[in-house]
Amino acid sequence: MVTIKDLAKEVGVSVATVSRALTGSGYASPDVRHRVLEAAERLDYKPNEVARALNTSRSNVVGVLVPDITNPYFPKVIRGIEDEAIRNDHRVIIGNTDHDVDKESKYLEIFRQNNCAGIISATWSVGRTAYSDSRPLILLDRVAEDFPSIEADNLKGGRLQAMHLIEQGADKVLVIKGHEEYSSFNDRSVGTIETLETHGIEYETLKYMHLERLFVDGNSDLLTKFNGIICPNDVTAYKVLNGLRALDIAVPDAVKVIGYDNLDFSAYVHPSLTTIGQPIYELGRNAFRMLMDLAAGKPAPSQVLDVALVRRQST
Amino acid sequence: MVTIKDLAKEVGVSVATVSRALTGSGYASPDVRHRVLEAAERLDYKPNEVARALNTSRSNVVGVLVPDITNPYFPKVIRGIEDEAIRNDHRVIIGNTDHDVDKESKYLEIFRQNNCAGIISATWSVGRTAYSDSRPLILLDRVAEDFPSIEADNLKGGRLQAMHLIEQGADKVLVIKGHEEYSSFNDRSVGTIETLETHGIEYETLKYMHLERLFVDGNSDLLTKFNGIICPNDVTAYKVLNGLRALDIAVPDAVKVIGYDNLDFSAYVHPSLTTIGQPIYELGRNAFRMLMDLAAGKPAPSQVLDVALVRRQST
DNA sequence: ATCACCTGTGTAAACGTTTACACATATTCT
DNA sequence: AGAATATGTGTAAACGTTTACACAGGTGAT
Repeated sequence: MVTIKDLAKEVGVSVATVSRALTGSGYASPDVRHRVLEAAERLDYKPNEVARALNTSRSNVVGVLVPDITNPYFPKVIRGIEDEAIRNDHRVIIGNTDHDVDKESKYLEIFRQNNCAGIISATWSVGRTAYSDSRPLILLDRVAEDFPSIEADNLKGGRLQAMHLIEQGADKVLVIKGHEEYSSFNDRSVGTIETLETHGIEYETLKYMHLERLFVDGNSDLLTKFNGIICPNDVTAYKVLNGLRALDIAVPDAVKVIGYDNLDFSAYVHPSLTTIGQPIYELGRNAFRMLMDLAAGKPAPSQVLDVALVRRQST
Repeated sequence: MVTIKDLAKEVGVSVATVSRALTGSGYASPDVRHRVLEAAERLDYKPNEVARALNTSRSNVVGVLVPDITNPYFPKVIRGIEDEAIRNDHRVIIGNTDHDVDKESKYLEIFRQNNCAGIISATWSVGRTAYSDSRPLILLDRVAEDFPSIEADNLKGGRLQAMHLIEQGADKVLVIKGHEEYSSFNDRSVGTIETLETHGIEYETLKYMHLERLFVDGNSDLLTKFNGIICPNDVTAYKVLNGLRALDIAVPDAVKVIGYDNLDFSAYVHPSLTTIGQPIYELGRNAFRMLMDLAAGKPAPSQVLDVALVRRQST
């Protein structure tokens, strides 16, 4: 590997001068600068990022924490982060936490051991865990006091879900609630329930982990109580659609179903899924930008991105 | 941050001794070892991985190259890699290449600049590009001479697709071909076509990028020529199912459709998709194990994992 | 002519590890 | 007893950068 020493020898100056010429920090005469750049090109010199990271105690790697990359919501987020990262000469290390606090702290430790430039976390406990000597941190789709965060407008999304079902004539609604630990799911159901109540609509709630109970045999009368089902995300909605089909309950005629996320798949299910579209890629992209601001000592005010209803056949 | 120096001072020995006690390389008396470990625990010492990587010129980061993490096949692969990596105290940097040779080489360069332990690549050109001074490399779901690779048995998968449709009574088959640059897709269609021909079944082929042509209005007679459609992957099959529904062609009665991959989602589409199940997670997991063998100088013979038919309603 | 300042460069230390080597002591073998 | 070997420890260099500091020469103001 060609190092800065080789380059220095080639050009006939000291390594310090080469370093200054390359990084643009400190003085370097135009003449030397040109010769250094030319030689760097010619010898195909690439600075060793590890040495750099050790010296400056800040690498150009950002750590990204997600519950599970297999959940189709996250690849898009990560893509948004990664695209923006590479544009800014940064790399992305991913960690799957499986909602496990121990795994989270382990990853945080790892990120620190790697002199990471910062952390983007879409897991819940990270913001709460008192974590000393942590890197710059952006919370994605999660909020916690004292940390900058970026999220979609979940309150609005929840309202839109309810409003749409109401407009489509639903008046007995089942609200399925997502994972309670996540502020995003809580905000959605707050918006939903608030809207249902101001419109005087009958509703019941169900935790997503009790979903299977709905579809066991002999429960079709329980289900036919409702003519609208609000799901906390699209994946849950797929399961609901499947369960309804198995019980021969017609969607959207007998019951209308609305999801949340607008995953690519939602156009392919049958009936295609009405849902709330979130700017998932942009969440990731902007999260990275915020992180860079934060790392540069600039302010990184929290962001809330807009959401919109996506009408399809399920309502 | 507490460094090895602090630890040395605390225990009252030299940093070299601490290092030896911690890594287990070289001699260290039981007494000192215990005191070092105790102090490490007490001071919450974690070795800096950057310094380690610089010194040994080998980090515990592996680079993973995929065309696009947004393609639902890859998150599972990555999860397999990442789980096994973390178990072996390694981290995963991901790179999306978008089938772009320049991006690939750029990532390879980055991985080198980061002293990566090795690379797992699911992109096509990497094996062909003469890449000097590269890290240990495992090709995933791709094959190229002179590089160890891991893939599922695509030939068998292609045969299974054809055999199943034949058994279900299809005798006029449309074979949709996947991206030609990938050996995996080629192997599948070779297996498929070979099987169709030995059974004397009529067939036509179509490149996946011409898929939309199928579903433009007025093409339903073109489509009704076939009573079986073989797709190169599940995502393509979703599109086909959707197109057929739009044209009111009944699946599986009028035409049987089979996919490839067995993505989670394939159980949720309607009709649920018959497909070929690949051990996607295991591909990733084993790829990482192979990489570790390779990096340790051990032989890493190429692997071919088994596939199996997953019967559902679309056939 | 003196001083202050700016520009350009080199020397050397630092980042936090690992490890080759030297050395000292303890054990085992003739 | 002396030699050979095994065990344990410290010193210092190395990995490839960046950067504080020192210094030299040039420019402009007084």
